[in-house]
Amino acid sequence: MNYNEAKMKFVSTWGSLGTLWGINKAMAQIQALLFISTKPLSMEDIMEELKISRGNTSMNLRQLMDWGIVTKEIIPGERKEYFTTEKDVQELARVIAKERSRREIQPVIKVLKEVSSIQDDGTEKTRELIKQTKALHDLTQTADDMINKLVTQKQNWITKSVLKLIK
Amino acid sequence: MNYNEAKMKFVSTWGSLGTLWGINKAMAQIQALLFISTKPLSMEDIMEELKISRGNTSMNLRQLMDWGIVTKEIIPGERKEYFTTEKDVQELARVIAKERSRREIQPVIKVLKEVSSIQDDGTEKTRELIKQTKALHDLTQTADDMINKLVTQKQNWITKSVLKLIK
DNA sequence: TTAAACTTTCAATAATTATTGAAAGTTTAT
DNA sequence: ATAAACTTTCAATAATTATTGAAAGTTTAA
Repeated sequence: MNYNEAKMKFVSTWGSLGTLWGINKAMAQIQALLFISTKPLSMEDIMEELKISRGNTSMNLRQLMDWGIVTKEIIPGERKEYFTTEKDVQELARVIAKERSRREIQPVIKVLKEVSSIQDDGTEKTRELIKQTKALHDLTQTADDMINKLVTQKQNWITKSVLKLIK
Repeated sequence: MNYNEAKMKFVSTWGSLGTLWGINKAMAQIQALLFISTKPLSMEDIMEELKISRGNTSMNLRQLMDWGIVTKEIIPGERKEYFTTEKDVQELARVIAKERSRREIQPVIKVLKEVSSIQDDGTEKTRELIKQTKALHDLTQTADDMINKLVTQKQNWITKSVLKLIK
């Protein structure tokens, strides 16, 4: 496998994985491309490499900037805008986890809290609803806390020591 | 909020959350419905409650059984098949995490390993590709290990003690 | 063995989501 | 103030994914 094959394989795999971390294919591919680039890329560069339209590139770059994982670079003397992504995987993971928690997990926790707090009328079905949604609430809350805690740590040693502990 | 409102709210919220754990809306809604039901439900019951077609119900129940979170119950004297879901949230989380790891994370780890193992030809771009995909490989592998380890624990105490440790 | 009761399959269709491309908008140089 | 260089917006279209419903398949009872 040569450089170009490897690059294409990485970009497309990372792209199709997008759904796993809650972003779309083009967005994930753009991020992947920037992630392995040795220098900032222009919209033109990205369009060309990924064979996607200008509009698509523009919209997805905007979204990546909203997520806080891509930033504009102004290159003196150049009219075009250039883009780079966060290069530290730990930091990248931190930002993604934080955003997903905020956008998706928090709203669900809120609903679970509401639903599990309805008046217990003593019927079996109400009891079951309360019991099960409460259990789900606790689990979701705990998982969310853990993700946030783990991911907030800047150093890697803690992750390693946790792994060792629970092995 | 009365029982029916709460039930609907839970089912539809859990349904739209489906994407987060990698299953589709109908699948997630069926699971949600079973999760708060006090007794096994028939296909008829599910179709009626969720207003979805027979075919859709059948296919999604099958998928839930493939995932291992829904099982058929044979009720003596009854011709219809009845279904129940795993009621323990910890066990549910375990099964889901395991399946997602197997279906989605493992293949990505494999590709990252391949890509990061290409011949280093000494050029800057190849070096960057190797370096970055290797970092991603390590991170993904570590995260996957952690999820599996944590989720394998049957007891909750370990989760709590880990949380305490990293607070 | 037949027929009723039920489930599965799958081609057709609908719903959703992503992508394009060109017009409108913005910035910069002269 | 103008025009060239560039970016954004968004209605139209394409691609993908989910859903239906009816025909085919299966199981059970008599």
